[in-house]
Amino acid sequence: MIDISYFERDTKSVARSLIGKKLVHHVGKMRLSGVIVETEAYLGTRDPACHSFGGKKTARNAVMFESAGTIYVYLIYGMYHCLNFVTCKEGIPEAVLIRAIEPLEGIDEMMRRRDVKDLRKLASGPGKLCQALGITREHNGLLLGKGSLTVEEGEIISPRLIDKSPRIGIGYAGEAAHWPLRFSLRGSRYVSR
DNA sequence: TGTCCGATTGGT
DNA sequence: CCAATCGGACAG
Repeated sequence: MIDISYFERDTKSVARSLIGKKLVHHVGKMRLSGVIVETEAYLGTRDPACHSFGGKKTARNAVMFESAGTIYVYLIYGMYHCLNFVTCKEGIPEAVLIRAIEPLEGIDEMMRRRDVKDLRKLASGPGKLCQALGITREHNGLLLGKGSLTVEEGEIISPRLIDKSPRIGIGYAGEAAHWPLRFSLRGSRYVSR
């Protein structure tokens, strides 16, 4: 597991540098994992797309105010889970959304959970990867590395291979919808849409 | 308590 | 293009 201090940095840097790291969920003796190939930064109180915009604190997003490395999972559209890692420090409600992984370990099990055989459809979206790995709100508020969910070092990725683009699905956020806060591994066939 | 809607997905 | 499906945000 990478050190928790890794997340005590500005959110954009964390989002960018998470590309290439391994996301691992330990289920019994099994490791379900993948290489992170797509992330998005959510910049807290000053970001209209962020759940904590304007300092808003509710039952759902309260976990965003916890310390760096805390896991923030919420349900969207009544069906899908979204996985985030809290960044900065306690009281600063910023986070990184994990949007896609390239399947690595436990692929058969992930295919069973998702009921798909195409590798490219297995975890190429925030809801898909949570279903594939078995991540739910039970993980909400836990600290990375303390429970079943961890992030490990992966291959070194050259910064030149990381693309920047606007975030997905936040058209309501006005000007912020154009901010280049989405990071993805250039050429990866496992990114969303 | 009642109404409205989404950091998505998969099928038409 | 559009429906699925429900917890949570917020108004009353």
